[in-house]
Amino acid sequence: MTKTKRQSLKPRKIPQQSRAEQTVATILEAAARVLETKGMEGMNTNLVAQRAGVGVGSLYQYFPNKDALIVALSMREGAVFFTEAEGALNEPTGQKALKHLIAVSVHQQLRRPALARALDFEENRPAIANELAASKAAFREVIRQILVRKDIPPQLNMETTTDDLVAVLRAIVDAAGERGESDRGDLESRVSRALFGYLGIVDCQPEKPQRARK
Amino acid sequence: MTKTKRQSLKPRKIPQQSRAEQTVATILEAAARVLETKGMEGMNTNLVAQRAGVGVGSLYQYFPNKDALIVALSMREGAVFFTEAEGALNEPTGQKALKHLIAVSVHQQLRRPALARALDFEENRPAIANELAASKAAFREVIRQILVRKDIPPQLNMETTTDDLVAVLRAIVDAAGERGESDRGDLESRVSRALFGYLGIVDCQPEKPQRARK
Amino acid sequence: MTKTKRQSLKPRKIPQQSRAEQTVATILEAAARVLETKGMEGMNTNLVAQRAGVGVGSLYQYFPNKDALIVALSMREGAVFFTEAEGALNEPTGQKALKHLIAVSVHQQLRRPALARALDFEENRPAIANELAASKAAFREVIRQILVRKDIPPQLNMETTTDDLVAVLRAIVDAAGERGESDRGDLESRVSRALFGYLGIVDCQPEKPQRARK
Amino acid sequence: MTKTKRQSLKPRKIPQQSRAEQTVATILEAAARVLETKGMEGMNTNLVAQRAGVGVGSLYQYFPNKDALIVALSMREGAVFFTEAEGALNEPTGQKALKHLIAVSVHQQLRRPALARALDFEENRPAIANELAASKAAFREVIRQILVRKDIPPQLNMETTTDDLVAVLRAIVDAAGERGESDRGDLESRVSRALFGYLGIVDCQPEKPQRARK
DNA sequence: TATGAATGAGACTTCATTCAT
DNA sequence: CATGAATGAAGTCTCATTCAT
Repeated sequence: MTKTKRQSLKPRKIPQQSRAEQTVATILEAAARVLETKGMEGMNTNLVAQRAGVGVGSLYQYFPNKDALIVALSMREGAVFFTEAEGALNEPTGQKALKHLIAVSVHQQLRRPALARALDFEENRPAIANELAASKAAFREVIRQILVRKDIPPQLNMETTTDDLVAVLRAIVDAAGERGESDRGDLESRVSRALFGYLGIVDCQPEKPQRARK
Repeated sequence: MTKTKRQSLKPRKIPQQSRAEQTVATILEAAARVLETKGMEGMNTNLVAQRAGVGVGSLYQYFPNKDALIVALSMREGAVFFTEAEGALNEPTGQKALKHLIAVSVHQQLRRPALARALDFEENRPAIANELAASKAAFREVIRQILVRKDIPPQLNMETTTDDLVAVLRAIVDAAGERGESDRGDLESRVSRALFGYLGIVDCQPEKPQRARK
Repeated sequence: MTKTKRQSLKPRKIPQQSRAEQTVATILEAAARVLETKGMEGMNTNLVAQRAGVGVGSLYQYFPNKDALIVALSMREGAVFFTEAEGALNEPTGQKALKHLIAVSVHQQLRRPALARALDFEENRPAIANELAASKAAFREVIRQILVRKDIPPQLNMETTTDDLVAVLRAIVDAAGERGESDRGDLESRVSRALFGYLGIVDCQPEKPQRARK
Repeated sequence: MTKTKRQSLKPRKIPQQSRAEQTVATILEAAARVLETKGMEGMNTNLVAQRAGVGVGSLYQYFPNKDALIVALSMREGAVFFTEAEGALNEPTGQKALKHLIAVSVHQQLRRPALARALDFEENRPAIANELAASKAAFREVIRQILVRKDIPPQLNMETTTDDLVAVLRAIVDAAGERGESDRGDLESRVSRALFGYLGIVDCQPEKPQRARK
């Protein structure tokens, strides 16, 4: 490359006027919509700018490059999600916390399934994963805190387990999104079965409430 | 033009001379290696041809376009896998069949993890998924046949279940590949737990071999 | 930047077919003409390609980037020049060698003054100077060999002297080019005076060998 | 548009309030520093404004376009220099005047070598050279006045000679700047040799003043 | 059939300049 | 007057694909 100084993917400038804040929001939403509609293949900065009703220059005023846009979008989506996810830590038991987490994830993914799926994918590209490391770490920390609860069987390798849980969660929910599912209850139940199974939480008499023993 | 006429993705010709067959194989392997090394980002037809030691023209002789190349590669990888996977149907019980399937999948993915992951992703792109529908259907049929065995709890929606199983399988194994894992046993066990859990197969005394009761 | 791997400025590929050789030559000549006409400001790869009657792609097939094109052009011009310049070493005396060098330089610069001037400037840009280091070194070596001749006063710092000689040579000839001069004899004489003066070669009876006074 | 309407390059307004004067000075100094640091390549109006701590808008308040900024900078640097250079005319002899001029030039160039070099180059761009014609003429007039002194050999073409002197002067001093030299004495001596040589001022017994022969 | 040179649409990005606040 | 957000023309470069040899 001729002029390829590696640039930060962080937003270029913090908007100082409310007009700018609006512009940034508009651009992000436009990006989201393009991503939903045409996927990463069909997304390009000119199109995003056009759809946002601004010049390309404006886009580059706030995002140093295309990837930074994706990162920002990921973060925007992640922010809401993370706040809700943290609520899981208030649950009394590990299992309830996990259910909470699942519910939140399912909810998040089902709100804008196409977008969520597209981002899920992009987030794995090294260039981007790198930028998102912090957010990702925060989310994983939540999981870790759940896993150490008393009612969750101890896991040999926390790292691996965390990765796996996230992967499975995403996999099922993404697949659901792809099929256009919208029944949250069913989806949550399926995810739960997989995750609980993975964790070795055997629920021998799950469905039928037992009558009191003599 | 970059992406103009929609063309068939099927290989342009079935090579009938062994020389041609050899060429196709060479190209495919080159594509595989490029995919492994540089990911989809870094893969391009010129590079693949060069690495294969043929002119780009030759590549286009056998593959009408880039996607066709990916499809063919997917199929090549899928073929071996599918044969082994079919073996699962010979297992006496559903659970054993599932274990068999898992073992085969894990084995497959761990052979060339980077390639497998890259393909997993590409296979979801609509243009490609479409072409791969048949192979995918065949694989899913195997799963279906396993799921109807007596020792597997009946599933409400076969379609969904199948999708989910595949998704979870891939998710965990891909994550493992990404981390560079290579312990097949551990990986199989984790996948099993998730899948069996998902299917509602509770295994109340799984790990510790019980001592004979008096 | 996102994709800015620093690329070599060396030509990308050696043309293997004579058609390609022709293309490269055409592109270079087009670049030369654009440079002459519009200067570096007005030169851009699209224009060069258009003027050469080829697609931009072809340009980038042989030159990884714009700078590489400049470098190649510099080298093309330098090659002829250098061969002639080396001839100076065959001159019997240092002063004659220097005159030879001056004559050659003047000749070179006056052939395509605008081009020569434009290149002179570009060659100082660090990115390019770097690539041209070898050629430059070779030329300076010629000068060095001249400077150590017996009839040239010893110089304190060879490096500096060499630089200065080249700088002065260029400066005067470029200025002449800018004014549209074409009288080689006069130009050579002016340059000689400056260079010989710089070197401390006093030529008390320069032009007409005086006959002994009575 | 990038380069559309040809506009006057003169500063848009003569600042009459000291605040404005201050702003202009700040902008010019910022431009100087950017030019020194990043060269013309890396200089752009937004950056200059930012470095000056003003909005781009303000920059355009005082300079109708980028070139006007360069011109103004050139003039700022030239002004000091010119005043000092005029002092040469007070010298008793032409040769002393020339030495004076050389000393002043060397001094000027060595104060901010990077800036001086960058400007030297820019000043040759036609768009700018045009605006600077007046200043340049004034400087050349000084040289002309020196050249007609009795102790300077008559020159055939005053124009050419003047150009050449300036070119040589610049060439050597720029080269020195590029190498990071800082020994003014040595530099002045080298320049003198070249210029005096060019003018045909032979200094047959330069160093040791010979005693009169019998 | 094989080759690889040629193509050009289109993606990304920059930066001089304008203008509403 | 100052500001800085917005603009978009223009330039650089890539890569899937074609086609003459």
